[in-house]
Amino acid sequence: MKAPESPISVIPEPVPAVDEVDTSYLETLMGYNATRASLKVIELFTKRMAVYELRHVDFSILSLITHNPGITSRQLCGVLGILPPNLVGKISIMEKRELVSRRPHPQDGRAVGLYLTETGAKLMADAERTATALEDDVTQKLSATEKKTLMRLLQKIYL
Amino acid sequence: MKAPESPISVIPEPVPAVDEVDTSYLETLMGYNATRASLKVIELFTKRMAVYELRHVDFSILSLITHNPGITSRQLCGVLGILPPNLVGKISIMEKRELVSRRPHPQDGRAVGLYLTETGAKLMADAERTATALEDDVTQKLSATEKKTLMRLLQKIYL
DNA sequence: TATTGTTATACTCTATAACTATA
DNA sequence: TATAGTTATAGAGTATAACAATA
Repeated sequence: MKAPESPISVIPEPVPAVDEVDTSYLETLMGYNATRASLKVIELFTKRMAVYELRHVDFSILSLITHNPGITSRQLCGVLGILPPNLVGKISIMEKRELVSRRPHPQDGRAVGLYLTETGAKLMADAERTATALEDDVTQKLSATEKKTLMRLLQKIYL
Repeated sequence: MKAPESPISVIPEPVPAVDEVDTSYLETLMGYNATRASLKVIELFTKRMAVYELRHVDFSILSLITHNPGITSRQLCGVLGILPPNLVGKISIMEKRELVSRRPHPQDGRAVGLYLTETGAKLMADAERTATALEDDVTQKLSATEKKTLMRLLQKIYL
């Protein structure tokens, strides 16, 4: 039953203000959760890597060269999902900083193998220590088991 | 014991080619795993949302307006980690497409409340159905329990 | 004095087309 | 003909400074 109309006109809050934002729907989406987590980690990563003048993608590139000496640009692009034209400039800068060197590929005359210089190897030894230390900070709220589970489940999404 | 030097100079593969890329170190890092998973989901999300002419951030904005009518730009920026100058253009485009309308905030004369138009509400009803359907595809390799666990652990990282 | 929304602007990231040299 | 690497370029995303209107 409807209440009788009041003779005095009361505006019943026609445009209510939002006090607390409801994010419950977005939080049901894998893309939202994975992206928010990713951005949170990258944010801290960027800060800690600033001392080495490395962005998170630069770190991934140098880390792959570290563990795969002689890797080609194509292989880097394939693994990291970077387009070739966007890798060229990054490698050039790293070469100018004398972190990497380029040598002809042993079999394929079109390709170029990438290698760390001594300077690059020293930088990456420090940078990988920093990255590994960062792990403990970003997974602070997770137990060792939970961390392992999270890694495994994330890989089930992208592999 | 060292083999005696051969009188014939044999080059012992000085620059070996990389056949399969070793990504095992990167896979121990939370940032790498979360980012790869995030990009994988966003890639598919972008394709499926193209029909609505929505990027994944546009979808998040409209979804928050859907579930929080009257939300302000500041609140959107706070929740999604967008900077105010970068939101202005997006909202303008959505207004031109007649998906959202802007009305003065009931209490704060500086602020503007954001609302879906009828067109916007219809579009988002379809878009959210598409997003929910996408969930099943990206979590194909996960059981219902695993999916729930993954969501919970990701939130432990970013919340 | 602080905050909301905005403009202008610069820098980075991402994407496409087209070229060269080699396979 | 196809592939590796490169150049040029356009578009999208992200960053800071500065301003008007309002709190």
